[in-house]
Amino acid sequence: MHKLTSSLNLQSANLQYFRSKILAWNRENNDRKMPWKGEKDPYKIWLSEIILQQTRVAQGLKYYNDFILNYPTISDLANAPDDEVFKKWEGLGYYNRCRNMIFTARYIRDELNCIFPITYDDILNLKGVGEYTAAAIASFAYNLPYAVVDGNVVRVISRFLALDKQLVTASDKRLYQEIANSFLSKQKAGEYNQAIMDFGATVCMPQNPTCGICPIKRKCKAYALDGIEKYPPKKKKLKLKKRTFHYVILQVGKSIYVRQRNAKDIWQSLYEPILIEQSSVPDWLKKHKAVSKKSQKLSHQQLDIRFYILNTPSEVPIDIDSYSKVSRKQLAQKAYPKSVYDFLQEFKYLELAKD
DNA sequence: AAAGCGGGGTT
DNA sequence: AACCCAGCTTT
Repeated sequence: MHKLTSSLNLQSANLQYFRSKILAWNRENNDRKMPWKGEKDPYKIWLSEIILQQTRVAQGLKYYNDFILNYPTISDLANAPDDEVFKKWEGLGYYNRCRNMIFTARYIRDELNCIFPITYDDILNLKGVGEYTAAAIASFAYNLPYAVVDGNVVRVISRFLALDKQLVTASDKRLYQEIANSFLSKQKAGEYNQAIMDFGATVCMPQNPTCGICPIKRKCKAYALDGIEKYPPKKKKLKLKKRTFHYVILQVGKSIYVRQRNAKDIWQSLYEPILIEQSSVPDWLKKHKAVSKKSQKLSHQQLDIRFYILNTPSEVPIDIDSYSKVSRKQLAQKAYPKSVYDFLQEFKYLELAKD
């Protein structure tokens, strides 16, 4: 190939070594089992990949099983009400994924007659599907020769080549994609992509990789340099924005007031009680004691959350037109941020009142 | 190019 | 407390 290949010393002998060792490891030593493995239905592959974006397999597993059970085909998912789908996604995080998933299911139902796209470019055009996910679906479902570049692949390549780069800029992305393409087995694209990700997850792990049993350590440059832990370089940690939420549970009879979050902010599409966001306690709330306090750390924000229970609307001197009174039965069917869900659960708001 | 977007497991 | 996970979209 060209400059890139030679500067990184990617001779075909090394490419072949890497490729064949990874495939052999996969056949002989990879006992990782996941329900979507070997799956050929592009709908199920797509669903698993959306759920697994920035999410550990162990965490996504039960969500995948639940979605497949309730929505066995893409039309089942497309026909489901938004709130019902979000309730199943609740707790998984990055809720834009869920919104895009619903949009794409309906797009495929309405525009593609429920037929999942079959080319890489058409798959890539789906909302919520980027290069990684498109390559995963194209290779797993159709064995098309597109190399996946996810966190596992970046780590394995960075170490094998002692490549001192994170995946930050578009240039980094092109570099890793090109290297991954050259390593890819074009004939066994699906098998190879699955293999390298399993390898990264179970052998070449982020911390304490098991180099002793690694099938490619003989040519691994980071291993030779005794610098496995230096590759890939650490991401710079962003400092957390601090926010304080005062949630007022305004009870009227068996109902409380909630609304759906629609602003361009965290937790879009999820429901919440009456929110006052300010660092200090509002004067009118000072005579009430917070019945619960929670601290929640997001990837980019540190939330200090306090809950108050009030019983009459006149005690709440703010505009609550955007909220509606919702019964216990209806509350149980909506999706909430983790901290709000935990509160509602602890204080029995999600149980049906039996009287 | 950089920022925004969750929640959890592991060490 | 640090690190990072089968990343994508918007600004």
